[in-house]
Amino acid sequence: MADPAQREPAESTDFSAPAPGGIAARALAGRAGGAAYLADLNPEQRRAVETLDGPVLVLAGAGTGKTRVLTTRIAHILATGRAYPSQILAVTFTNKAAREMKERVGQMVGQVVEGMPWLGTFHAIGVKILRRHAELVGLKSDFTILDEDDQVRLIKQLLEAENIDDKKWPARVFAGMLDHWKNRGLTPDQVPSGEGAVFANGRGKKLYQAYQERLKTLNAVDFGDLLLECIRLFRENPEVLRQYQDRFKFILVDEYQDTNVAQYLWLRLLAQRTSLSSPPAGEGTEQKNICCVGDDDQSIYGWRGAEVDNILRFEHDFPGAKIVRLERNYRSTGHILATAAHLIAHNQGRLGKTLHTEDVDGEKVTVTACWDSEEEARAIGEEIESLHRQGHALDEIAILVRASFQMREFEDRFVTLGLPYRVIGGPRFYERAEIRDALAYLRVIHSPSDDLAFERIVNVPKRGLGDASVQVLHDYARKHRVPLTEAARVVVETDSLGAKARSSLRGLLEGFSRWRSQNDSLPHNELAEIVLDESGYTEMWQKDRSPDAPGRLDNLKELVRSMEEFENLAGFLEHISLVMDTDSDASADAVNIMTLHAAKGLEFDTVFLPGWEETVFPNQRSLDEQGRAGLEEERRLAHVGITRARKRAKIFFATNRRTHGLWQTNIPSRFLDELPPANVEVAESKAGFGAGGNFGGPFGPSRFDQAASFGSDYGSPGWQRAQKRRGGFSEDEQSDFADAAEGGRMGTNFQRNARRRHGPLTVEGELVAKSTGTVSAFSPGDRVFHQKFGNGNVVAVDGNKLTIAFDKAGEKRVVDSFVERV
DNA sequence: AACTGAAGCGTTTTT
DNA sequence: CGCTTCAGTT
Repeated sequence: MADPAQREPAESTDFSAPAPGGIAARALAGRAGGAAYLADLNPEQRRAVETLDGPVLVLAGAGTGKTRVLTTRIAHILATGRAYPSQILAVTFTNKAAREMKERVGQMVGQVVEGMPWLGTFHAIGVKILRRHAELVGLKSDFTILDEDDQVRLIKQLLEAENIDDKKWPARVFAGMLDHWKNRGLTPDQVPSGEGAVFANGRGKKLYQAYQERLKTLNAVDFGDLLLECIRLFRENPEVLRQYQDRFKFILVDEYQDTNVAQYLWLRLLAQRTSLSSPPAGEGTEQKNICCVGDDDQSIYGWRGAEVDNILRFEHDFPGAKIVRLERNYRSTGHILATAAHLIAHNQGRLGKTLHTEDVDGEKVTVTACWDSEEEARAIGEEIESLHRQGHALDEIAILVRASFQMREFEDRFVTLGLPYRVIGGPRFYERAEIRDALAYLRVIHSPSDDLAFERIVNVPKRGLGDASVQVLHDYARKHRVPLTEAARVVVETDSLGAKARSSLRGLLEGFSRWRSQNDSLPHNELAEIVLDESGYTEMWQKDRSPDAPGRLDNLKELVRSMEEFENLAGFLEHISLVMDTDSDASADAVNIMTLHAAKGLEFDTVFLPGWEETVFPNQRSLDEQGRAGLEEERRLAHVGITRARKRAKIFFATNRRTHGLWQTNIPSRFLDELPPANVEVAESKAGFGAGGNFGGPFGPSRFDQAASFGSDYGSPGWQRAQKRRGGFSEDEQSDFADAAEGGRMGTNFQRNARRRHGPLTVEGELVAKSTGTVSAFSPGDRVFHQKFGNGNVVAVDGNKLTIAFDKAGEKRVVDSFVERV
């Protein structure tokens, strides 16, 4: 491989780095063969980059330049000629992180990175290895990767075959257990018998075995297998393992605190130095050059199988490991950082880091009490509008919630305010029913033996092939050990199906063979269009009168469009099975709403943190199920939340919140008591009932007027009284506010419904973002259709904003460009 | 085979 | 309160 970077001379790596940006540093950088990339690093970062030999753990606190270190390290390895791009294994958790790293290394080193084939997610790299040696683990190299949906359906079939009541033993629960086992690297025979016995009266272990067997016959793997089968491959085939051990001269791991046991085992195998490979020149470090970067304080995926222990035990696991701490934060102002640091200090079992900044103190972190979640949304809405008026970009504002049910309140509020927003996370593009149906068609075309895909679409659209017919196919397939499509081909020639079902099935099969032959001659995106057309799938949605049908059709179009980027159908299908994320249209200027989990790795000027109440945050179930470990993870989540903020962190809590339809009164989060008073200021809700004294201050002093006493007595009698007064007062006021907010509250079911199925509500963001001062072409009385709210009548016109009485969604204000006359 | 009502359940979710 | 899922009905 042509590799200009390889021409760089190897540099000595053990000089101690002078101050970053200093003249000496630059001189040294110059000496290092034009290694300008090193000059901008601080001493710790530089050590993390330049300590190339042996195991290294980089503890990178929030905002300390973690990604930068990682990418620079790769650049450095290349520039110093220590390895070719293809000899570096760099693993991340998300596709996004992988993409980012690729880009940034590319910028640093140039085109060379084109040839970094081993930079990717654990799973993507797992697939790559597995496809090469599939036959060694009993698979064919074109195996399919099942997603969760397929997995559950498969388990359901197994349960049925075993006569297990799926009422009592739900498939989802078992899928969860499987996931748990696989996260811990356990094969069926390794499952502790106690755990295996929990499910279906002791049949758990057996089911796991049956599940794996079924996967093999389907020539399929699930996500967990991408790692587990790799591990098995390595263990059973030492020569294969050695090949990879020799290949990877350097291993880099991002977000090490999130690795689970399986990933750890996988890494360990690859990082072991074999006796065959040449020992390092120095005095006997027998370890590979593995560098793990992570932050134990940001471990928030324990419930997903992540083992914080992996990072805590690093020195033990990799003897002789060097540890580099990155504690200089380049993101947040002093008060924000101090607040986060003070909070996280309440956790035990940390490796211990103290973040510091050279930035100004900035604004104090604020804590605002609200009467209920509605007031909370109103208060935050107002603060955002105020920031917006001052010229702050909405894009730079985020609302980070603990759980997605909290989002609704904000969406409702922002719709009435006409404030553009976008929900990040939510159901993903490829998880939507219409997309998965479309993909199922393509999967069957690509691999006729994909039974799960076939089953999914055999009667979608409805073509008279219901359970009974499918059962006939199943019976045949099972008896003759052939795939369903094959069974169908035979059965359709017999009279075991009704006449109607028979001709319908024949039509479908003919369709498939036709499409399959066209697959060779047509571009795959054109093929996809033809398939969706001829199968009647598009028509099905065209006929559907539900308000979200047009959106689904749009999604299908988008799917077809996105296929252009891939060489062929196989490539496309591989991509989507691994890359379940979508680059959501970050174009419009809109407030970001997301969960704290989704916010990891992101940063914003202003961060709103609502819902800091006991039972919500820390989440009750976390506490119930995980005890102190759960609490500590919740605290890390709080820490992640605060450290997302560059300039402003604003915490809110509501005393009353409606959960499952019932009003519940909560006490303020214990985390509030763990914030440092000196860096935090208690703010008055500007949108409360009575608006913080604007109406003559009916409440008297609340404890929030005395910041001095902050932190200990949210449950004090005085506080309780204050809350009561607020509550008592609000009852009168509440109806007024209810009227004012009516537009936002009416028909929210409908709205929620639409979003659930439709994915991120970016529509809403654009909707309002486009509202300029233009005059509308609509007039009162017009009958209109809106993609989300359905049909309705125009009630009033104000510029390009229409007030519409929707049949189902109630009265709403929307921008005219989003409705059409009917 | 397709619709309709009742019952159950209700965090976070990188691949 | 609302959504999803399933079983029973036509």
